Amino acid sequence: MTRAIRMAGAQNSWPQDVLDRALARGVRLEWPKKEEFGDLSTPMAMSLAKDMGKPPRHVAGTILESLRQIPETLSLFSKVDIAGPGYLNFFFSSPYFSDFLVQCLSGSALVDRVAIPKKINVEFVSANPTGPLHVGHGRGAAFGDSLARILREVGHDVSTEYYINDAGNQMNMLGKSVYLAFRKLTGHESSEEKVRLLGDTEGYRGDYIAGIAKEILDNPRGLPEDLREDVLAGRFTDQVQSFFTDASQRRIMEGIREDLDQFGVTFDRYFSEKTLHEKGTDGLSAIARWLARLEKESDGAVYASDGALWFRTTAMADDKDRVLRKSDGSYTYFAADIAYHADKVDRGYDIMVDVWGADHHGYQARMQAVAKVLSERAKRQVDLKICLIQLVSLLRDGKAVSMSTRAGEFVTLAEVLDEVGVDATRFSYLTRSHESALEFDLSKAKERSMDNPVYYVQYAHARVKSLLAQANSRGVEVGEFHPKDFSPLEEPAARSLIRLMAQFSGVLHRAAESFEVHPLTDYLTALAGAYHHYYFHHRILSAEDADRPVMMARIGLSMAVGRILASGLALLGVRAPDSM
RNA sequence: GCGCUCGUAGCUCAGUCGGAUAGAGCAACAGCCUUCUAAGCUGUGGGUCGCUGGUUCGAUUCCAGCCGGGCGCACCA
Repeated sequence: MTRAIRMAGAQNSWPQDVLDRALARGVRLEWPKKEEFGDLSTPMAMSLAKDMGKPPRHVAGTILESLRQIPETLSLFSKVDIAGPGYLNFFFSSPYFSDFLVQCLSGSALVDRVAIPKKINVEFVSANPTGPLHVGHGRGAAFGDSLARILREVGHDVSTEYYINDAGNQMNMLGKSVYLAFRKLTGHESSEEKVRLLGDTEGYRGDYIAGIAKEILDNPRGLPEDLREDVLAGRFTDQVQSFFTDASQRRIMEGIREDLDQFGVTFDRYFSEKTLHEKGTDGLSAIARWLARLEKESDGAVYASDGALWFRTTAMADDKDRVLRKSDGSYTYFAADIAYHADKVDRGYDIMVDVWGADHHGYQARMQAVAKVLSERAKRQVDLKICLIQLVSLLRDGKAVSMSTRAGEFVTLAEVLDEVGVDATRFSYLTRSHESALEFDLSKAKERSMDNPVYYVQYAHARVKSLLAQANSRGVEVGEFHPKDFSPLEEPAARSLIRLMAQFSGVLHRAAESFEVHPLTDYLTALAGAYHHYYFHHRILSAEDADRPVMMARIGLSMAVGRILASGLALLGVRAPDSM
């Protein structure tokens, strides 16, 4: 295409600057909404026409003439049209489709690799270890995990990471909450003590707090004897605090990992915030070291004022600069975040993806400011991509399920998985753009209806598999089945199906470029639909010998569909069952 | 108050860096099982793309204002 445009430009002496500008933007290829508009199309001629002041259809005609002089055009396309206001519409030739199917069945990759693979880190979930994962975390988990899989599939070097916020007051509060629950269990509940430890805050509640206290109580080896005496006597020493904090956090992290594991989400690394605060052999914490470096090397981005250390986040449209080290010498959460991202840049990532809950959107500007400074300091291009996951509202039979984190009345991810199952939960989370709020209806997600397209897609896959089993039992060796001849597939339904199949790789690339997952979910639903349609209208297994070439081609087509469905579902973390 | 974000069919949502007659599912209505799985298929109805302006050959898409919903605005974590 680019060649054709250059050629057209040269042969018709189009202004060079117009040409350069257009080609720099790249040739945009679209999948037309309607099949009559072809398999690929480009509005290129229209934007060129604008710059040149010529009629779009005339420009399109000139490009088309040049295209015809390129040999590949003939083998790839059966037809190229000029349509509408000036679109160039391309229709793939049957040999092209046939080659595509052969390739699908050959076992080679279904997805093209990116020209320039990037080293990408995807950080997601990163929930505070102060309680079990709830439905909101689940959406982030499903999204981050699938996004990482997609990025990997298109050829990037991807690692995943969970940042554990295990430092600071929240953890102390957790320890105190469990301690108080323990006191209650041993018959020492006292509102006076609660106020002394927690002030007028409520601390963490919820059954899991009492559960952890009970575990500590029931495990005689868990709590050392001297500490046990302190606790029973109501002496809340530093040792008691750190024991309860550590034990609670460990127990909660275990639970989180179990939930994630059940959900099919694994991380290459768990990164503990606490390690950033620990002092090294030089007596400095990682945070202190990074801030000192940045203060020296960042050209004023980090500066001291009013007894505190600041970061010039206003450089990236933040409302005000932000404090890193308070005047009392302690570090803010933001400082730890900087050290963490500095560490990631140091590890050589080209792109850092941060998946956050949408309620953190106010932090974007300051983190982008940090990323900019870190990238400059590293003297290479490092991008920070922040994905904000909008909230999930849980419904049951169309009515809102109340969720109040403060009162500990949230619905946990584990509960949803128990009730709805992993496949339907993951798929439902990923059917919508992560940027729009999601209504998750428990009763509908459980139903095996079209409100729940996961079954629709899985069913299409199961259909292929049981078909192949059926074919096998009729003596067709599907095992090493590599038909070469797909010319019998002349039905329009076959053509639309293959047309859609040929988009698989492109859909993944588009998803990877925009850091989205739901295009894949939408695509799989459409592909399943096209296959159901084809299956219903065309009998695939035939008893007649004369129909054997048709049957072989249709079986091959089905196998290829099955492969794409299985591959797509795997990226979503959803099983592709052989039968349902 | 300031900032971010969303507003598309009765409902839940897509809509490709501005492009062709704005799509899908659900719900509603009407049909299809002696056949490879009916968890499926076929058809019908359903729209002021929040409102008003602007830019453009062309706006659901970009800009401004307004209306309505969500969220965020600490030397908190």
